[in-house]
Amino acid sequence: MIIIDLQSRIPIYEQIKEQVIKLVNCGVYKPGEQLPSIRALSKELKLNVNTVKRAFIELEADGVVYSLQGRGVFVSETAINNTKVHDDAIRNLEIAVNSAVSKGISREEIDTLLNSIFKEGEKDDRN
Amino acid sequence: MIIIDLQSRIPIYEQIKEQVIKLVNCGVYKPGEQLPSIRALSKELKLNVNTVKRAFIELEADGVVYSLQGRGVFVSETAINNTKVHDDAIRNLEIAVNSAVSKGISREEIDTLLNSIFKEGEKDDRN
Amino acid sequence: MIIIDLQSRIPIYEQIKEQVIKLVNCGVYKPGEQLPSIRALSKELKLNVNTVKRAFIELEADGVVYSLQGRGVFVSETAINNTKVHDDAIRNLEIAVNSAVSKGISREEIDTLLNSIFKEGEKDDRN
Amino acid sequence: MIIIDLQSRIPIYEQIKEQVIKLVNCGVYKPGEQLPSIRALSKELKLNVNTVKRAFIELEADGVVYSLQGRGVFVSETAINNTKVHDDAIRNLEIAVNSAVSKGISREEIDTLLNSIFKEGEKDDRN
DNA sequence: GTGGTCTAGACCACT
DNA sequence: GTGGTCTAGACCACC
Repeated sequence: MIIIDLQSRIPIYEQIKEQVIKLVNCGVYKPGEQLPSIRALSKELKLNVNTVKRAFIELEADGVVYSLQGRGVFVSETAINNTKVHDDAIRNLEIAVNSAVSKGISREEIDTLLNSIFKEGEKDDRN
Repeated sequence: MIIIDLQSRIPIYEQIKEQVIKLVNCGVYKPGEQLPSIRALSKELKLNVNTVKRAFIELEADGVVYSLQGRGVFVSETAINNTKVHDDAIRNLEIAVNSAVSKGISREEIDTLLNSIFKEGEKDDRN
Repeated sequence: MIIIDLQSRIPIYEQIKEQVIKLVNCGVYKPGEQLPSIRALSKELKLNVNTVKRAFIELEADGVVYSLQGRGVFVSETAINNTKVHDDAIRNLEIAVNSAVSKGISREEIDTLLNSIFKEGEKDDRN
Repeated sequence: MIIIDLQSRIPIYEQIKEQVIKLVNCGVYKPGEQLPSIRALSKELKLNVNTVKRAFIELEADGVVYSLQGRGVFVSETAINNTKVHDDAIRNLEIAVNSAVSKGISREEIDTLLNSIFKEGEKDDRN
């Protein structure tokens, strides 16, 4: 379910975080539901346990999951429509847009990009 | 002319790169024109020379500036509408948008953000 | 009678211990009286037998209950006003208060908290 | 400045967190000021770098410090009167008090404890 | 020099 | 079995 790009400059634990959030937002994992164990996940993704653990520590701090010793990791009730995740996403997007604008990217180009991204998304939804 | 935010998590050399590109795109520096020397700039910004040097090495690799041994750094003819800068900006923006979307940000929210950013930009242009 | 919060980060066996002590202090179970068997309790609470067993082993070590081979678990005579339980509680509270104070919590805030907790308690007593 | 109790059941990184917060609240470290490097601290406390790092990751997530690659760790502007730290402290205290009460600790005993703790604090202030 | 990421592996606590 | 903590040590990025 989770795909890691080892070549990416985005840290692996960030990639895990992002994809877990995505899976929760897509409804693959629902609040209260148990997630795969960090050991199972680290084995599946061929990563060190600590790398996966790091992702889950941050997901827990962000209120997306909670972990119970000896029992496992579960999706928290506040996972969907999570304010911290939302606000972070908006802030990052703002920085990225400002950076693009200062490099000469026009509003038209951004709209074209958005159209192609959201068109792509609709296709996925049909599946 | 260049403002560095020491508290930002964006590397200082990236901030320098970005602002030089911005100044060129705004027409403050024109192709062929000489830029402040690395030493002058590092003194003015109170930064380590190596940090400024790194920014200029990368700007040269991107085709934004060229340096002439013993004479200084100049804005290259390919600085405006530079393909590499443009493509990098688009690629980064695409990643940021996809990340935001996967965290539940809607098209409407992105448009609202864009409107506020471009409104802000117009105000600046009047100055 | 015993309510377990599976979502709490307090270990389940600690929750069992705490609630047995509470029930004894409230007079629900009196010294000499027999407690529900470990198996019955684990079935009722839908918990692993080992988890309940661990709670009772520790309660026995603390002098709150005693178990008779093949007959069951009973409230010990030293259960109420038990020194070890009392001292542990005081020690834990001291640690918690010191921790709060070092994080900038004032005496006033603590008093407000205490008032609301003891007010709540009185209401419960009326039931 | 920081004292670690290796015997304590409180994780070392939590002890570091707590003491850094305390030092900031006491005014030993002020907003904007640089903290000792994680390497220097780990050497001084004879701990692994990662243990200290873990403490700082959480302090950063809580808005108490911020770290800049290649530069160091600094006290953030939101460190004092930090809502997250404050709310966590209150919540923990509430849990501790409720636990003590259920073990038969009376309001009088709690007040006695508070008096002795705050009396102790005043003595420290005079130094 | 600074912090940031990742691995390998140990040991403990809880169910 | 689960997660939680800690160590030792490597390699990278930034200043």
